[in-house]
Amino acid sequence: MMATKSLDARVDEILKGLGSRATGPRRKVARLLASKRGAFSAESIHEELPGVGRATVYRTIRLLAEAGVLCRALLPDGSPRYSFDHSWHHHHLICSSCETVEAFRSAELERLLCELSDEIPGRVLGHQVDFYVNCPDCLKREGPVEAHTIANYGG
Amino acid sequence: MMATKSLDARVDEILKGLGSRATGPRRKVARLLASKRGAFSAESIHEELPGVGRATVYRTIRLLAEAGVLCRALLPDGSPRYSFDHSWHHHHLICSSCETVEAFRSAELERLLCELSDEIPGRVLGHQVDFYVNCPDCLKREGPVEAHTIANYGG
DNA sequence: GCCGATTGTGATACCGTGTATCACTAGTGG
DNA sequence: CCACTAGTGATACACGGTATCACAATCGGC
Repeated sequence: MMATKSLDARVDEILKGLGSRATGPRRKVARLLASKRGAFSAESIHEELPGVGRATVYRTIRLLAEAGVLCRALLPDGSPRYSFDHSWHHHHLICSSCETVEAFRSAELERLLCELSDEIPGRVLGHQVDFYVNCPDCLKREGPVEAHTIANYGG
Repeated sequence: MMATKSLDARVDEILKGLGSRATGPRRKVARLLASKRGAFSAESIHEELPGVGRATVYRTIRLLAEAGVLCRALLPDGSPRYSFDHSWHHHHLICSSCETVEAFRSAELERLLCELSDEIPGRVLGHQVDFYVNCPDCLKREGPVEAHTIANYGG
């Protein structure tokens, strides 16, 4: 009766690996996170877990994000969305219109970023690359839309 | 007596170009922004302009950012810093330790991002690329430092 | 130059995201 | 099973930013 290790057991491992205790609230948060497909706000997680305090939800999200279990994408207005990092290192396609967040991977991009890191003075800790888009669904629904958000998007 | 066009005149042009009025408060904000070298918070601008209301400072910053006159960099914790976009399109080197923001340009990176944009489904509006670093000064001052911020930096 | 339509301003109140505090609770190692 | 420590949840607070709204400044037409 353990062909696939239960999610709770995996979460316990992750938490132990962080030197943190595996507690009920943390398991609840992690379980909910892992069950979700897209990216979501900390607040929405809190709303779905009435038994868990707001502070604990935020603390747990931070813990998991620092551990790399969650990743964070920023909407054009800067508000963060979290998603379970099922896959490995990736960047994001963020729809300015419907705010959905998709994963995006490019080996070539990673290679170049890595090369550039060598040219940058100081020590590079990491990078953040996000594409702001109109997703195909929104284009279909609304036709080409103007971007009316912070524009230092650049080109 | 107009060998170099005054900053106010240039700002007026920019504002007109946006279909906005050139007003005293906006000129004050723009003038202060243009005089600064690094990146700064909206709040700090407000503090330096006691005569101008907080809402007006934020509105003006938004206006100029949307116009591409200002650009926005995000510290590892997500808090925004604004800088006057003297140069052309660039990305940022953000020191996790002292929070200074430096411009960074790479033609090769732009080329690749542009290529990738063609492969991305939907319409790409723009991108955000930031490198999180320990700047040379901080490395000298403190020695290699651990990053203890949100870690979806990736690699 | 003045005048009215319109845009912008500033005070205030509010929202969203997140952290500090602190009395209390629940894991954990012996 | 106990004691020690880490975690929890309520509350209060901080910060960045927006909505509202009465009032002021701007600007185009005359």
